Formats: sequence, C-alpha cells, structure tokens
Amino acid sequence: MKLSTRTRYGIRAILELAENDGKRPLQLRIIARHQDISIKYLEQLMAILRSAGLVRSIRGAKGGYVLAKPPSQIKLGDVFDCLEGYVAIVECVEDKKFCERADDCIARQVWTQIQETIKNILQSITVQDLVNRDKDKKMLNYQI
Amino acid sequence: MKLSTRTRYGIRAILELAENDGKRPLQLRIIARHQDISIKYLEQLMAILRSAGLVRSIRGAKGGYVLAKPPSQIKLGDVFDCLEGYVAIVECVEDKKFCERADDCIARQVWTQIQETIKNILQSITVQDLVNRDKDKKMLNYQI
DNA sequence: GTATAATCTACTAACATAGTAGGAATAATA
DNA sequence: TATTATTCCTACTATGTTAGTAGATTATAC
Repeated sequence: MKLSTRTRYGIRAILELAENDGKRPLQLRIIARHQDISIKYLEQLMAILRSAGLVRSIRGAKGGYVLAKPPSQIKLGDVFDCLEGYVAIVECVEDKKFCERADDCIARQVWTQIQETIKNILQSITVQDLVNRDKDKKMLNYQI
Repeated sequence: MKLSTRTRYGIRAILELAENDGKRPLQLRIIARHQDISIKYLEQLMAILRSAGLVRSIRGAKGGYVLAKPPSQIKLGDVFDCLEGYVAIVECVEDKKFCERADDCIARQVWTQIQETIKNILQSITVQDLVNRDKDKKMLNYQI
C-alpha cells in the first residue's frame, strides 16, 4: 500500500508554488531542479493539476505556474484525488458492485473505517497549513 | 493507494479459519471454493502466513490449516505486516535515509500521521473482533 | 525574430502483482 | 503396500501500472 510518486511529487510541487504565492510565476525548471524531479515528468503532473483547477499556467517567456486559489483553500485531499485517482484502498468501499460479498463482508467494514479516516485527515489539512508548519520550523531553526 | 489482493485474500482466509476454530483442519480446497480464490494462489499466501506463525498446517490426507493462536490473539496488523510487506505509504516514514529531505519535509509529517493512524486501527482489531461482528450480523438476520 | 516556457502526443523501460503449472513430500486409510 | 488427499516447493508467465523519456508545437516577453 504505497503512495505513487505522482502524488508525492505533485504535493511537493504545489508546496513550492504555495511558498511562492503572490510572486511572479514559478517555472517548472526551477521546481524540477529544486525538488530533483525530471522536468518532463513534472510537466505531466502539472497538466493534471491544471485540469483539476488547482494551478494556473502562464505560457511563453517569463511564464510558469501559480496556484489557482489561495493556499488556504486547497486541501491535501484535492491534490490527492486528482493525482492518486481517488483514495480507495479497496474498490468495494466505494462501489459495492465490485464484490458480491460486499453487503455482508466484515473485512469491508475495516477498509471503510481506514479509508474514511485517511480522507478526513487529508480534508482537514490545507496547503496553507503545511506552509505555516514549514515557517514555524524555520523560525525554530533560526533561534538555534 | 490500493490494497493488494494478497492482503485481502489472506484476511478472508484467516477469517474462514477463525470461524472454523476448534474444529478439524480446514482444507485450502474448501477455502478457495468458498472465497472464490484460485487454490494455487492461495497456497502461496498461506505459505507466507505460515512462516509468519499465524497459521499451522497439517499435511497429508485429512490435513489442512488451522490458526496457530486463538483468534483473539491475532491482530489485523499482524496479517497486514506479513502480506502487505509493511504499512509504509511512503518509505521515508520508516526510513529517513530514503530521502535527503526527510528531516525538514513537511509532507512527511502528513504521511507519518496517516500511517500511524492506519497502524493504530489495524493493531486495535483482532480476528476475534471480526468474527464477533459477523455473528452479531447473522443474529440480526435471523430475527428479521 | 529570438529565446523561453508551457503543451501535446507518443513511446519505452522497469517493476510489481496476480496467477498458472507441475511435480515432490507427507500422511491417512483401505 | 498401494492409493488417495493434501500441503509444499520452485519456476514460469501474463498483465497492468508507474515512472520516465523524447520530440515537435504553440504562446509570449523582450
């Protein structure tokens, strides 16, 4: 049960954009170098984030990417949903038709519980929250 | 982020054994037919569960499988650990060396939180719990 | 008009998962 | 002892997914 690099990279890219929020567009070249991700691969991830309405792109020279909404309005769950597909550790949780036994399956109850918990966590955290945590951490470092 | 069929099948097999607890060994043939799983595939999963000390096998005619411990002493987490490898949605959570950024990574905090939550749920549920839930459900059905 | 950047489409390489297959070892039983 | 039922072991295969590469195209700033 692993997270895809798609989601991991995507969230890291979003976080970079969030740290850059309010400034001029950030180029993939920069993000790719900074996060050590292939620029070509990142392009594809950003296309997904763009069509999901999470980021906005500016083409041409001095172009790049910016967040489509304030970081406080982007939940981790949003990023997850579009990059990871959707959180469904077992398909029967979302769609009973997936398995005949679904109605009576005691295992399914457990998967449902786990899945709901994950969803709740992801929906409760915004990109802004993470940026704040990061700032706190850096503040702390400065004091040392 | 999906659960492997290994884990799903494995847990279903363990539950069958739990329902059969105290009786004579249960053959894979029966479990396979009952759960609609290829017997050859099931063999491999049982080998894993056996080497993890969760089930015990009796070879030869009239042989089969039994639980190695009482269902109340088998946690879902135990089954998970051996079939799913281990719960690590991102490797850096378990092993910081996986990523240079681990120490300062704010995303990692989220993965850690999610992972701990999943682990807690799995450790809190025993096979016996599930069997009980199943019985309750069936009791309910009889009363209708 | 040139350089810079996103966009689009297609391809590939590597890996994991799920499953199949055949035979060997072991035990019960007739 | 022969037969049958069962687990055990090893190897193979097929399929799908993920991760990543490549190249040409379009848009914009200067």
